[in-house]
Amino acid sequence: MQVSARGEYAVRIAVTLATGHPRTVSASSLAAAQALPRKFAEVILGDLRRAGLVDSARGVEGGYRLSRDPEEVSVGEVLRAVDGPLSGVRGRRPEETSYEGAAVNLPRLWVAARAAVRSVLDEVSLAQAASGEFPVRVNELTDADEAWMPR
Amino acid sequence: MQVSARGEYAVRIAVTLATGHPRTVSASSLAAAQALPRKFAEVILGDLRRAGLVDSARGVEGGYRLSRDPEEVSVGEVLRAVDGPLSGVRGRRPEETSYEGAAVNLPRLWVAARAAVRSVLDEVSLAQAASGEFPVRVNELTDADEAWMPR
DNA sequence: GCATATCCTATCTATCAAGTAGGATTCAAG
DNA sequence: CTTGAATCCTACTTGATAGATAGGATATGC
Repeated sequence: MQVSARGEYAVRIAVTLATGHPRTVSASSLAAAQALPRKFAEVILGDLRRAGLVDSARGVEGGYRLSRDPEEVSVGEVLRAVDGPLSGVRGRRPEETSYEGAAVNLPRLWVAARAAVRSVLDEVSLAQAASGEFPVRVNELTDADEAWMPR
Repeated sequence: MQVSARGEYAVRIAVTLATGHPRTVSASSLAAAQALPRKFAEVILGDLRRAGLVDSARGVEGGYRLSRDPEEVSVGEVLRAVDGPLSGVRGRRPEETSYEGAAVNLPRLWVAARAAVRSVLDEVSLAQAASGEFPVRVNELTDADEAWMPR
């Protein structure tokens, strides 16, 4: 589950938009608020716009805002908008994999891993990500000390 | 959760070794059994050896075998051996991230996502991956039709 | 018409994934 | 004590991609 710089930036931008919702905010403000390169932030906002997650307005008083309420947009959607599918195996989707011999059962494993990722990223809204009030199932995952340890 | 070609190959190789355990198998046999490039398989087996997951023997009658029983090796360990940490955000570990402003709660989200991935990949052994008899929690994830749908 | 935005196209650079090549080394068996 | 089969080591190629940056065209409100 590697999140790219684009993905991380996109989520930070989206969460910032969520807290200011429904005000429109310029790319420079967003970049400044999260200490990101402005031009790169513009590129990312373009992705979010093309994915229909944000609306934009040009000119003075222009900027970006979420096209839906922050409660209705998941972190997963934001990540997909900039980085494509959350999960993949060798460039294919988990359910598209297929193997011979001892590996025949692996597709089920890949699908399970994807489902696990989705159970977090698709179940947390931008509003929740901003407030820190995550769903119970998600909190349970971070409760164990082990979850905070590297491996 | 992108699994690279190396990662996929490594798991296929490991599962193949698991079914033949404890016999030693040559790189060419493994490559042939899973239809992988032989030389690339050698490279991957070198990673697995350096990680201590397989033992190797040179010469005629040489080859590779799991250094532990297939029940005692998780798929996650295999993936880490060839691709490094399972989860990362912009090249850092989830618990090492830190943000200002609206994004302050994101580290908990990244940690939750990692925990979710671990709950599958670290809980499935090579023996289970080979037999298809996954833990209950993992089967529950693949039971829903939704789990098999792209997004 | 001017300041402030978004938006578009192009470019750059470094890194990495995926795989290949060739040969040195080891070992068992005959 | 040679031969064949295997691991092991170093190096290389090739293409794609991430992570930006540059410059300007276009729209908008006052």
